[in-house]
Amino acid sequence: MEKPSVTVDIILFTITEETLKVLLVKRRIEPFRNMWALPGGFVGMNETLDQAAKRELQEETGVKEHYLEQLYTFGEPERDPRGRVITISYFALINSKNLKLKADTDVIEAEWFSIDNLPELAFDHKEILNYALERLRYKLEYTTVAFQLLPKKFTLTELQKAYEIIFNKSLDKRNFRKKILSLGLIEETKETSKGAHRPAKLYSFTKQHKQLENFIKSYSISQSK
Amino acid sequence: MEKPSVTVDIILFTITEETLKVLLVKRRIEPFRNMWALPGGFVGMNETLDQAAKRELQEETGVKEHYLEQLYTFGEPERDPRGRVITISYFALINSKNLKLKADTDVIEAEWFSIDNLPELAFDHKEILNYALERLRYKLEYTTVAFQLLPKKFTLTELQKAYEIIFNKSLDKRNFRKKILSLGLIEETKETSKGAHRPAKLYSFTKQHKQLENFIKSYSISQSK
DNA sequence: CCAAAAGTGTTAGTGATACACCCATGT
DNA sequence: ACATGGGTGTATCACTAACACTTTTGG
Repeated sequence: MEKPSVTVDIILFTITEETLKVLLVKRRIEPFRNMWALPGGFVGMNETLDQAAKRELQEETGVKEHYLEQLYTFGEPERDPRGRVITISYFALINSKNLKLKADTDVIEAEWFSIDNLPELAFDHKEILNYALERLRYKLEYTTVAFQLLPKKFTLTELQKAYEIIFNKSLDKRNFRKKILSLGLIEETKETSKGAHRPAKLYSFTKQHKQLENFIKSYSISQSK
Repeated sequence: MEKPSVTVDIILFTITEETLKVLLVKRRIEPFRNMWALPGGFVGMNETLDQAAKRELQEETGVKEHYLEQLYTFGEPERDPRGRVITISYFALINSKNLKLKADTDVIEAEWFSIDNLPELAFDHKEILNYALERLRYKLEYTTVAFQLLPKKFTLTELQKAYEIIFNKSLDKRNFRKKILSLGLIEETKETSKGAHRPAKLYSFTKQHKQLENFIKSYSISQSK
């Protein structure tokens, strides 16, 4: 019996230069040669879908640590001109301090694009990206994923900026701090930031946060008995 | 190149006899012969994933109208002993008035099971079902999916019961009514229920509700340009 | 000393919760 | 007339949103 091909595509977000960015790679083969596309590739016969996504991501960025979560599966019969290809999309976040792009990627041309200055994308990748964006904004409201975009120690202003960049609107400083601190997810460190002006306290995640994060992840794929 | 097989599995919920039920079918072939499993089957080469789910569901229940939404894609290499099978799971709701089970299903033995009295399930279907249940409860909190389990016209008590059954806890009648009515999603009809006691007003969804529902659905697969 | 970012409290409004009795109908 | 489910209002509490000035540092 004829079978469809199965791939994973990854939408990897980060924040740099006060902008939300997504990683794209340039296609070197037809179809859509020389166009930009989401990183991804075929699922191996002996790896899980999560593993496939992780592997592809590492091949592109050389980075191992990141938040990764399955997003949605796209399977329109005509989405790839070469034939039936079903793709499981994954949503990933990384903090800009972690990323040393192109470590392993001499072969592949990969680049960060600001999400409000995107090139034309191959296949239905524009649609997939839009969906990922909605999901990112949506998840921000009820989870702590934004923390994934920050380094281990960060200032409250940095955290607030991350929210503002993703929601694309400004937030009230006092209310933001009140709320974040009341959640008990982060705690002061003894360190402070250095810079031109008044130093800011650095915060880090509490153990509670780690627990919550794991809870949210495990929530995605429930344990059975 | 070797390819995995791709299937869809459907978790169809309904409420009857004041219980949340799920539709299962009995397997007639190995592996797991004579065990109960989620309805589903292979994705055709020329249908979308949604179409495949709809088709399978109709083959099992003979019913066309139902809420259907993609849930999660499971792809552990060992989940099917016959070889690599990736399954895209779908989450479906139907109201018990609509269902005339086994219309088309003389060949397949299909049955409703109360979710707190389930048989052992084939493959990883227990895990998939658990995930669907979590999602159902979760979605109930911020969407109007519960309405899909009710007939077009319904009493507030029926609606409340649906919530109580799914959450498995009792709710305050006055608060429930206040909240539901304040949402403006339902409106009174001129009809009332008949029965042994005081007749209850029947309600139906407003246009607003339809809009919200469509919004939520389209939210799942965003439009691109 | 000044520019720039850090830090901090109060008030008003809105939504959530807890709670108990009367009403309309069929038998 | 009574049993059964239908229907209603108020008070408290918690959370959200709006809003402006002082503090600390480097240059």
